[in-house]
Amino acid sequence: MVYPSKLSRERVVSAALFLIREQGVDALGMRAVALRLAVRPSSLYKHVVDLAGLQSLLAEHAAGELLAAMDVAIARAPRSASVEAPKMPMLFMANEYLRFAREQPALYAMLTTQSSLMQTARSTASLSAAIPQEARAALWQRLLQVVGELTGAADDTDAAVALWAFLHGFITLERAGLFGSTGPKGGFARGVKAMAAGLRRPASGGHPAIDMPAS
Amino acid sequence: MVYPSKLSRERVVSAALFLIREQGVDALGMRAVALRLAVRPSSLYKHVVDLAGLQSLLAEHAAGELLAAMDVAIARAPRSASVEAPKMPMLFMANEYLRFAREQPALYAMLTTQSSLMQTARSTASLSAAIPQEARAALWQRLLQVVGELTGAADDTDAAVALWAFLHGFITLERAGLFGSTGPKGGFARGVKAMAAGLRRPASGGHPAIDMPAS
DNA sequence: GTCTATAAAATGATAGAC
DNA sequence: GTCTATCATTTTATAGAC
Repeated sequence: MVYPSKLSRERVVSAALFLIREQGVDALGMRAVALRLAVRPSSLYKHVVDLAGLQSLLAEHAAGELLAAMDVAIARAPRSASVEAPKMPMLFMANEYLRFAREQPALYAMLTTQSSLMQTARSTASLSAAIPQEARAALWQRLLQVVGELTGAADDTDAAVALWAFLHGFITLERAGLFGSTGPKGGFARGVKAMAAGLRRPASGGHPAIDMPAS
Repeated sequence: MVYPSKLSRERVVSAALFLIREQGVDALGMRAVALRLAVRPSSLYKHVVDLAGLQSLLAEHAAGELLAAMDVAIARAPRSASVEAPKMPMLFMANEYLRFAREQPALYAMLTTQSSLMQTARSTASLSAAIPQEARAALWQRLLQVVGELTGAADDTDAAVALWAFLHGFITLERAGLFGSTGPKGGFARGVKAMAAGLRRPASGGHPAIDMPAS
């Protein structure tokens, strides 16, 4: 062989991970990845379908990492006989979610940015590479389960959506620098506690209906 | 005059607003705006500093619109003697925030995307155009005020941050299509109610401290 | 204040030699 | 499986004529 193998799909993905970790999501590109591997851009196309395909692989990796981190954190939540006990897994999960997003902002961004690629769709052939969403589905299942422990309902979609929205929103605003110079202070803990307290009972029971304008 | 005036700053901004409304945020560019005005791209630079400068103008416009819409909604909140009364302005504000973001997604996006321009900074001269953030500051003040009515604390930054994070997060996730095919269902109303109930008392009073891992 | 013309720079992706 | 070479496209922004 004249040109010995330097690459593999793992090496390409790994290089892309280092790239976004150090330079941010916007730095991700075939050229930048190739440069980092000391390889010509065209060589990458033997291991990855597309730029969109590469992004899908990164998103799946991100989902797996986040899920693993969350599982560790949830397992560490103390289980006592206290009335506050059912809150614990949720609190630990929320804290880990924030920690992950703060420590690996670019990786976290891949998780949520990626779906906008469905609308980009310059190439039709790369759609097959965007299909595998196993890890992300598992992530959602874990969220549902932990929130279910809190509210007492098995498939409390609404409650899970509400908590997820808060977590993701806090991270997004913080990262965009929209909290101002003072910083978010205790806003995260405050929101998590409010959710823990306010989501306890499913919508059907509990408080009387509040007059709300139509959504 | 050989070349009669066709443009003004307002007309440029107006064209840009129509553009993002119909084609989305990513379609915003000097070329696209010029095309829409039947004018050469270079002509725009007589009325707008930069692309970044134009984006700043759009963001400021967006903040003004959102603030006005929120004020109308807040004014419509019923004021009764009920225990639930203090929640009302917040509920109405939250609903209007969602409605605005859904009806004018691109305009809402300008509000939050723009600050990332501080990091772009290809041109140093355009920084002066990014300074005016009056409307956005006013928006934050209104949020603080309404949340203050709810919790009873005058400058309850943490509570305002928590609510804002939920609102923005829900909108972001919904728009990214991350809620899946089932849709968010009642997740928004559920979250707002949880916040309304859980934020009632400032962090200092109320519930005993919950053991949380370090943030 | 608008125009023509052009600079300067990125990017993703492909064909074909080896 | 990597290489060279190149295409095709897009973009912001400026200089100078009118």
